[in-house]
Amino acid sequence: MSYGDVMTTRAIRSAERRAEILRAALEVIAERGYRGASLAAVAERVGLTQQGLLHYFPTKEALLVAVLAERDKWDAMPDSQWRLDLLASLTEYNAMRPGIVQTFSALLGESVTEEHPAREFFTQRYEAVRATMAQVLRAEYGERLPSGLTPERAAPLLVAVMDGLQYQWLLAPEDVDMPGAFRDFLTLLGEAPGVSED
Amino acid sequence: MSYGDVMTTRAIRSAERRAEILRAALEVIAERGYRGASLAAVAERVGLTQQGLLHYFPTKEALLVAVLAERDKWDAMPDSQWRLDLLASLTEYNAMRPGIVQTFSALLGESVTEEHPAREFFTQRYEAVRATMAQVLRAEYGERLPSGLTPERAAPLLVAVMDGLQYQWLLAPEDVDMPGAFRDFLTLLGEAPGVSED
DNA sequence: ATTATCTATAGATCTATAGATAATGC
DNA sequence: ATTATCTATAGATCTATAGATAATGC
Repeated sequence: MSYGDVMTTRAIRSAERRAEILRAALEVIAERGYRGASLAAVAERVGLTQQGLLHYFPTKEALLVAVLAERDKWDAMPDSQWRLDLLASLTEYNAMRPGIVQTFSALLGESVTEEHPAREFFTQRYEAVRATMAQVLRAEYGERLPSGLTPERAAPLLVAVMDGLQYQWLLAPEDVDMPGAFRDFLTLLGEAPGVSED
Repeated sequence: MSYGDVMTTRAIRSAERRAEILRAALEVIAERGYRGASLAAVAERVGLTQQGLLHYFPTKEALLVAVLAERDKWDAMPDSQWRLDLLASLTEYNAMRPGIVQTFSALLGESVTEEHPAREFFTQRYEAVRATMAQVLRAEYGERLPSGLTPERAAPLLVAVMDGLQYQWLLAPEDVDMPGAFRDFLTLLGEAPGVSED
């Protein structure tokens, strides 16, 4: 379906159905992980039989790929538009969507196991995310952060803090202030060791 | 089997068998996660049938619990003995044991899903780890880190960086220098914004 | 006698295929 | 005619239970 196409009624319904299925798949994966998610559970949530669902996504893996592609669409903000304070906002936004965070934290965790169909996806995604974060840091601080770190050295730390905080927060949302902690980290990054602020 | 007991030959053999099984379970969980790990796969690795394995651990969950208890033993270093540079050493050590790191990263990821038998374990463990890390930071820096953060605010960041780096490293060991990045973070934590070092 | 291990098997799932039937809209 | 959805089902697993048999060592 390319841009010029006019969607027929059927194509619209079909696209809506797919969207419903993807939403249901996100939920079930959040609850059980990918390996623990059954097609039947996803199908039931949209009022289909398991075999009916396979009409839209021919295999379980195809469904996962579609879920990940959906995520990519969201993340496809051009590098040049990211800024550190937008990451802080994203973290605040995520703190209001535990379901989504849980889906992707569960998938990331599973993806480090062998032959996991999301492994390649996450490997490439993290490479890209580190590169993006390095650019963001470079735009903010130039070739050296206040601490003396290069943007390339700081980028994996930035990404690690975001991911690591998500796990702690998912396990104990009452105890862990994810957005607050992330802001603390940004403060840490931004502080110049050679400049007194007192 | 309490401390005063003399172990019979049989008890020794049994303990050895259990240890073998736990080692195999660690491997299989690293490869497939807990939900993806079958008792048959673990059993095969120690030359038993699946039913033979159930003689030692009566359910799959009991096997997981034993794996986690084993981990607890390792981590049971008294709080007072931890120091920040030991964490750096631990990270270096972990970089040589991808299997173990993968087992626990996979389990952590799965554990955020509902009704996962390791969820409670990780929830409690992270609470304890944050408390320990706060103590370590307090011992090193007193009530305020150089950045002005309290030990309690810095602790979740320290934990997040360790976990987050593990995922990035597992997915791309050639691209991510886990111990180096962790040392970078310690530098960040230790730098005093009010004191010139130039 | 107790422990270790096996065979047999019940009972649940799970994914995917084959093919029928119903609904929809050029 | 095409699309959506269903029933039936094959073929693989998986965990756990029951109960038999072999090995071990007070």
